[in-house]
Amino acid sequence: MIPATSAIDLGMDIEAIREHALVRRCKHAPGQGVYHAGQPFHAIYLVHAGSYKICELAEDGREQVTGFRMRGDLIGMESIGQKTYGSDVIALESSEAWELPYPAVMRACLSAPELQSHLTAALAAEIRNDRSWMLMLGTLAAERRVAAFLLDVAARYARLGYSAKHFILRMSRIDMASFLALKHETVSRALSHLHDLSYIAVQRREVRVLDANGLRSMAGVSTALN
Amino acid sequence: MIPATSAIDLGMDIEAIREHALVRRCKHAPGQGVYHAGQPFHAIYLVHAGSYKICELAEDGREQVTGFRMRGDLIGMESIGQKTYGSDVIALESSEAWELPYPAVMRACLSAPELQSHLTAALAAEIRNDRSWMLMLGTLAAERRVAAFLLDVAARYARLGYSAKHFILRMSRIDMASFLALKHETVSRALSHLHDLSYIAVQRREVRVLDANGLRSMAGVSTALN
DNA sequence: GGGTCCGCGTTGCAAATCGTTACAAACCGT
DNA sequence: ACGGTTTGTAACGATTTGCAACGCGGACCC
Repeated sequence: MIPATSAIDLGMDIEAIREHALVRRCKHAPGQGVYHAGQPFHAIYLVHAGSYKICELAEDGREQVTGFRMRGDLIGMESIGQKTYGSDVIALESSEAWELPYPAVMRACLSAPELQSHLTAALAAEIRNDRSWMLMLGTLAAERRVAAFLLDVAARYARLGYSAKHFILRMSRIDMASFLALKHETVSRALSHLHDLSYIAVQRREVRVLDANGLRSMAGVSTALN
Repeated sequence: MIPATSAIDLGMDIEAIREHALVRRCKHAPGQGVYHAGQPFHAIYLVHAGSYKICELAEDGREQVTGFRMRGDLIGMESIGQKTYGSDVIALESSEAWELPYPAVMRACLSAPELQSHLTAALAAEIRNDRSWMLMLGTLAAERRVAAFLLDVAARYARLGYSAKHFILRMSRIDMASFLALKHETVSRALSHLHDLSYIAVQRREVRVLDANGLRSMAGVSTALN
């Protein structure tokens, strides 16, 4: 199974939260952070529009993109139960995230028990998602990682009702490379090679999937994708 | 910060769960599984003795160790909210895990709200832990990964009251290599080199830490370790 | 007790992948 | 149109892998 980042549909759960606190709509310009490492934890966020990257930071300056989030994804859950964040979340384009103050979420969980189980399920899904990528990173060579990444992006666009065969990558080669534990030149080479194989047509950030089965056989998965 | 796998202390929370269901003590022989991919989800487990490895499996046979668990660690939380497991958990030695039936855990959470927040915190800690390893795997070269791994093992032994300077690795070189996204020969060579540098003394699975600061500078962290 | 077998760990050498460096072209916002 | 950023390409080199051989040690059998 291709890793598919949790897009838990909180749907009308949001209404339960609204009864307990104001749900702010936070807009972010490209490059702007939702929150930064070191700030105290007070809220989780639901992505409403645009896309974000999750960056893990080390004290010595090392940096690792650990995921990308788009509409329907929850952000910041990993900080629950901690005083401060250990990661940065940065908008890749003009984006909007809804701020769900955590005390209000907890209160809403008490009155609406199914919200509690949705939240727990979302946390569990986040773990499964991370583990899927660890499997991918640990077992696939560079080119196959890039193929798996493209299939994941395609599947996520498809779930949002967009085309899975033609899309625009929202992140730079550098961010892709960081996430895939590669260098951006290697990502470039892999994309060019997939192009040469006619699995995709790629020009800068625009991608067309020409042979999804080719990509799938390369990524070692058999995910549904039209 | 060195990744330190969540050792959430459920302490007397266990008592709250016992009121709702029998907590079975499950013993496992080396190589035996706690559960396997594909089985229906019904319980989480608290490691009481010994150690386990968590294995992620792909349909095409690829396999990735995503972590090791010892006394005090929770297992199986990632499967909450799913019908079936997607990973294997296998004992590395003679081990014991306490089975906490999930319906009972949920009922106990309703009557003891602090148990609910402990569980949520444990899930969040699991995510942070995975992300720390993704940072490590994505940014450190082979030898530095091995150094970071040894420091993590040492810190975890220390938290259980054992020596952080002299311990026995419970997993094979192959399992270590899988977790660190390397080949077992590379792990062997890295350990030998750390030995040559006099940072450690290693003989098969027995490790003595001679120069923790040397290891730390190599791993790029400044974790406390006596 | 002794012998054998098999898995695990180590090491050397050859090969390949990926990273590094360098440079040029395309694109972006001003 | 301009400078800065992003992306693509190529040659080179380093790290990591693959392969093979060997040693060790525990398990099992006789």
